Amino acid sequence: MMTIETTSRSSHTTRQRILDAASRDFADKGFSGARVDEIARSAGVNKAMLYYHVGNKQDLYTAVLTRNFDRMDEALVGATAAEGSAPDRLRAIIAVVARALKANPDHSRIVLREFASGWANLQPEVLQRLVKILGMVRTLLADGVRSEEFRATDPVMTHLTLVGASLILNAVTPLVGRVSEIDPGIRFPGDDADVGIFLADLLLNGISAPRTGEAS
Amino acid sequence: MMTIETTSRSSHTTRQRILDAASRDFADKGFSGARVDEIARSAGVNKAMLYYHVGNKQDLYTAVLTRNFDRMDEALVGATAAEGSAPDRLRAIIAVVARALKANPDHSRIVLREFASGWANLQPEVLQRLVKILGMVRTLLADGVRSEEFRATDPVMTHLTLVGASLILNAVTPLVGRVSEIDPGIRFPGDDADVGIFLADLLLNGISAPRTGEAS
DNA sequence: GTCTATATACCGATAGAC
DNA sequence: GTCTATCGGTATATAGAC
Repeated sequence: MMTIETTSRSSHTTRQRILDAASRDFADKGFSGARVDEIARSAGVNKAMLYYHVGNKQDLYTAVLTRNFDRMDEALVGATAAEGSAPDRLRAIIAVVARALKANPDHSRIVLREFASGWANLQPEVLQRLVKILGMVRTLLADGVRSEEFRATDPVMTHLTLVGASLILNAVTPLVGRVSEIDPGIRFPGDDADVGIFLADLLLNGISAPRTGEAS
Repeated sequence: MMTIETTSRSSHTTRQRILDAASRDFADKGFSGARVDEIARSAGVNKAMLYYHVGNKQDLYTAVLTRNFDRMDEALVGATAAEGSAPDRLRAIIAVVARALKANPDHSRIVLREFASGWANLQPEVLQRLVKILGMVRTLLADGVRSEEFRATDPVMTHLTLVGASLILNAVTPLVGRVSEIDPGIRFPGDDADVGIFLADLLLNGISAPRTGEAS
């Protein structure tokens, strides 16, 4: 499936640098706000080279989105294969997603913008990936309901709640300083805060089945 | 011969129409993607009139953001004054926010973009409003912990989870059709879905104090 | 207050030398 | 593969007539 091409080896690292710079800029300013010129400069390459290696602005954006989702996929491979009870599996997935998003905050911000635009830039290939994950979570939730560990909730809303919370929690860092300036009583979670554990606790309590035989 | 001030009256509605059109366009395409020309056309006014009535693009954006937040504030006035237990008050706030966002989906999408950009366009006045709400929720959560109805959670993370979920759930409508095309088994919540009730149930279960006298 | 016409600057994209 | 120079299109913003 994968043929090795030595010719594109050197262009791989160049391409990676371009994609890194583009990811930052698209996250910062969105598709229209990002400047091809600035991305090239920030990647340390000539603008003409950017077009040579990646293509036009739309191609560049698609490449960034695809690569970022690929990274998420890689991280998810282990978590989705895990065995165990539905709560355990859900906790594992949340932990992995939280860690992967934290390692790549640009992705959170770009996806946030995609939600805002109604996924105007959504390629069928990426959409298929999203649907796959959604279907997986849906199955997992159904399993938990069947085993009477979860109460029945709308799976799509549950999934989107999880996604939305993860994205926002990974995108608020720049807000921290300005808020605590105004109200020092408000303390934002530091870099050590574990979003995964927080969300898993919240969600698992939130969807857990009511205890039977309350007194025990 | 008396002159009646018809001038400023008509310009008020003109301004409103401009702001409505701008809100849609900024939500759709972001600040840089939105086109002043298109906003004017869509508002049914000449472009020069837009500059005359509102100002330049940045002024226009600030005006939209401020007006949208004002609407949220109006909606929140009743909910924040409510008496009752901490869970009741939290449920009331969630219901109001969910309803207000549903009535103005543009706002959700613009705020989503602001989160992505690190609130690059955040005016001090708007920031103060955000901090006020955050402080309110923090107090409410602390009340619930004191009355032993809530377990102790990070108030900022809890608040952001709620906000993030509300925003995303109000911004996914355009995605519905394309997803069910691929996997008909996935059904998105319809227009009648009550985001407020869903989130309130989830969150109140998620942060509720562990039942006393429980083995585990 | 309203409109047309236009200035001005910028940005995406490429031609063409090396 | 790499770079410079530049084209052509487009967007914000305003001047100026009415």
